[in-house]
This record gives sequence, C-alpha cells and structure tokens, in this order.
Amino acid sequence: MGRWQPGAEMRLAQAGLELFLEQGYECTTVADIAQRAGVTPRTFFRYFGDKREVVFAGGPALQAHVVAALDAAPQDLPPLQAVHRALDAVGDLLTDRDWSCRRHAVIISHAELQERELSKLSALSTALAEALRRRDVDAAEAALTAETGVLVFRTAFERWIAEPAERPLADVLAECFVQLRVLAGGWTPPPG
Amino acid sequence: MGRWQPGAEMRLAQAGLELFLEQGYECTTVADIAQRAGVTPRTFFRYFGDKREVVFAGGPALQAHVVAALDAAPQDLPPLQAVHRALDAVGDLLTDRDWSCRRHAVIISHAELQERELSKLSALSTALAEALRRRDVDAAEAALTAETGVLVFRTAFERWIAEPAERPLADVLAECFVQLRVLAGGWTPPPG
DNA sequence: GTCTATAGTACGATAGAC
DNA sequence: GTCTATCGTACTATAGAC
Repeated sequence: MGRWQPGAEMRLAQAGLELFLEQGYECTTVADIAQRAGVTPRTFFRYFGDKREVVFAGGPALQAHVVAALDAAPQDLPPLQAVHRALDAVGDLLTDRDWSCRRHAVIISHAELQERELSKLSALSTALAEALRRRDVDAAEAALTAETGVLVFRTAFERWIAEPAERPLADVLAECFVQLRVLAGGWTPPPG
Repeated sequence: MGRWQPGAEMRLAQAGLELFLEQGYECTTVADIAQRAGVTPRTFFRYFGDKREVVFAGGPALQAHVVAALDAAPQDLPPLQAVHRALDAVGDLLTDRDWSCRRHAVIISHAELQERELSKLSALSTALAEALRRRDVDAAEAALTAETGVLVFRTAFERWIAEPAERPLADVLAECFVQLRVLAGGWTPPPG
C-alpha cells in the first residue's frame, strides 16, 4: 500500500460538502477541507481550481452524459425537443434526491456558489449548442435553443427541490416546457 | 478645496475598465486601480465589494430603469410582451455602443467577470419577476417569463456587439423574440 | 512542499462638511 | 458638536509561483 490513500478527489468533495453544511461556506477554510480529507491544502488545489469548485465535483460527468443523450436523440426531432430529451437523462445520474437537496442548500447559502452554478449551467448550454450544431442546426438558433432548454431545466430543478411531494424530475421538466410554450407562443394544450 | 476630489466611484470605475483593457484583468491589482483614481485600496473596497464589481458600476441604475419601464407598460400586455417592452428601455441608457464593446471585451476576457455578469443578469431576472407579480402574474409563471426575457436579451446583446453593421439594439431584440417563439411554439411569422 | 503576492476584512484615526 | 468620507495598519485566507 502506498504512502497515501486513493480517492483523494472524492474524499475532498465529500469533506467540502459536509463542512459547508456543518459550519457554513465562509467559516470553512480550504485547510479545514484538506485536513478532513487527509491531505494538504496544496493537494486540494491540485484537484480543484478554487474553493468553490469542490461543490461541483461531479459536473463534467453529468454534462458528458447529457451531451451524449442529445447526440443519441432521433435526428428528426425538432431542436428544442431533442434538448428536452437530453435533459431528461439528467435523472439517470441524479438518483439521490436527498443529496441534491443538501447540495442545493449549500449553493443557495452563498452568492459565490450561486455564481459558479450559473457559470456551470452556462457551460452546459455551450456544450448542448455544439451538439445541436452537429445536427446541422444554425449556430444562432443552436445557441438560443440550448440556453432556453437549460433555463427550463433550471426552473424545473428548483421546483423539484422545493416541492414536498416527490414526483419524478422528468415530470416537472415536461410541465415547465409546456409553460414555456404557453408563455412564448400562446400555445395551449389540447383539451381532454 | 477639500482634501479629496469628488466622484471617487466614477473615477475608480473608469480607471478599472481602462487598466483591465490595457494590461488585462489578472495583471491589474486593486492597488493599481486605486492609484490611478487617486485613492487608496481601502477606498476602493468602500465603493466596490470586490475587484470584479468595478466593471458593473452602472448596473443598479440600469436595472431600476428597466423595472420602471415594466411597471409603466400597459396592464393588458401579455407578460412576455411586457418584459420585451421593458428590455427595449435598455437602449435609453446604452447609448455609447463603443463603450459597450470595450466593456464586453473586458468581461469575456476573464471567467470571473463572466460569472459576475451572469449573476447580475440573474438579479435582473429576479427584479423583473417581482414586477410581474405586481401585475398579478402567478409566481412560477413570473419567474419563468422574466428569466426567458433576460435570456433573449442576453442573446440579442451578444449579437448586437458581434454584428459589424450598426442597427438599433431594439431591432436585434425583436428578432430574437421572434426566434424564441419559432423554436418554442412552432409559430411562424405570417407571410407578406 | 515551502514561500509569497494579492484579495478582502476589521478596527482605529483623521479631516472636512454641516 | 455630528456626520461622512478618507486613510493607515495589521491581519487572514486564497491561490499561484518556485
């Protein structure tokens, strides 16, 4: 066995989330997180560019999953419906609703983390826009469609977290897409 | 004459933008900005919570102007059209396109500033949603409508900056709203 | 792994406007 | 005198350089 335990990144991510919940984001130093994970602050900055990043540890994998889902969606789907299909795939990796709630509570507890969250979702938009371009969607339309899809997802996610009743995230997402169509195009769902 | 020149905040904002353009955001310290503005770093932090804020000096006034425009819009307008009307009012205060370009160039030059920009636009969304609630729009619909409007505005602003031809921002904004309706609701503009 | 620059905070002092 | 804006200093923590 080596000089150090494997899985430093995961230990750091878990320690960070725990400490932010226990004593708050501001009152937690990088040194605290590193100590709980059994490494030095130097190692923390090896895995995470800054203190905020520790909250977004699983992000790249999630983004790759969503982009793959968009690439796998039927080619004849209209762009926004394809994006909807892709965002449904988030549910595959967000199985632990309790963890999502805790993580969300940490994020809304501090402006720095909310900023970073917006930045991460913006990066997801960009990645989805690139995937739309691979489907021969015009660049301007791709950008607007991807941003719109991510906005609807964000709205749906926040409702899902806030709701007491535990219904599938995909249901809330579909509901929000209907609401977007209503407010944007004046479309109303058919009766019955 | 007093010990200090008036208008420290405006001098700091101008010095900050200049220095970020001249030598880059990273290579500019708060002390540099303070020195060019003729104050100490301590005074910088009196006016701006952190180094990034200096780029967003005019923000609160702009937001108040847009919110006032939404409050002044006819009550019978559908929510998203009222938001569109409000965002048209941004053009009243963004008269200097050259300055907008320089400011935009600074923002896209560094991730920290892009993050803060998203955060500011998010705050604008929240303020517009509150204004929609004053028009008796349901809370969930107000939030989604405001976010959608700001998203369309952001897209329009970026196109306006990128375009070589100098057409009014309001024209680009209208174009983007049409594109949103098309991609969201399948609506197409009437021929002729 | 150690060292250092910079961001950002806390407290106190000072100088002018009124 | 009060109020407000500036400055000085000492300090912690982040983040990057060596």
